[in-house]
Amino acid sequence: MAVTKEKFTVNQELIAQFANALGNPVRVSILQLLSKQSCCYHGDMAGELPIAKSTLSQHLKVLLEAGLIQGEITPPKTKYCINRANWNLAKGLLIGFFH
Amino acid sequence: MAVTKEKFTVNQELIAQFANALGNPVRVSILQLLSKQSCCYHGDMAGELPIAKSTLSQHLKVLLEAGLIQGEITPPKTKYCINRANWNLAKGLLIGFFH
DNA sequence: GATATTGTTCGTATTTTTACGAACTTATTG
DNA sequence: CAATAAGTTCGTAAAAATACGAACAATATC
Repeated sequence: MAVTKEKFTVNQELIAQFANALGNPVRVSILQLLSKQSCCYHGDMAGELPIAKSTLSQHLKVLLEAGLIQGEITPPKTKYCINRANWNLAKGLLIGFFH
Repeated sequence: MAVTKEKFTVNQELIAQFANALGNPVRVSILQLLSKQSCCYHGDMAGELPIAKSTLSQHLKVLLEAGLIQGEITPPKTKYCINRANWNLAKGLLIGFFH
């Protein structure tokens, strides 16, 4: 019977998802680094953040899954950038939210 | 030696805190209800949200602690409102973040 | 004074988040 | 081909988030 559980609107879910991605100071820092200099490598960020590199990878994955960043893998390096389309989407949703 | 652990800036911590409060669709819904009609009671919200009343109280507490709302207790009723000062602070921080 | 109404708090279970180091992968360099 | 460099993935531990119902508190009403 597929009780399409639509407890919340798409808008509400999206706002929550993006906000959740921003809900951690490490991830805020990462995004600030990326938006300052368009793109950068894992290692560049690892040097500036007080966490283990594996933890950094985890946070980057969260941001990737939220759609806020994108990664270009050229082993052994990985270059991360802001995903501008979704960045602007998030910006618009949050500005709309605060009306 | 008090290694004042200032791993992140106040700005980063504040953004993360406010974003974290917004990082759940229930709380997004609550804030949307409150900003639509200035204030409302626990019961009004409980009627609109697909969660138990105890869970609603929990989410309201999170929003209170984040400073985004304020509550006026007149037992057995409690009236909740947006905390405009902090709402605007959050708005400014997030808009600034997305620059 | 017993009941009803409106919320909060408590206890608890489940899931998710955050963090770390060790081990692994992939290319580059000696 | 061994060693190095740059990241990811895995295993795991500890803490926080989410949800619920039962019990409790405080006032208003019968």
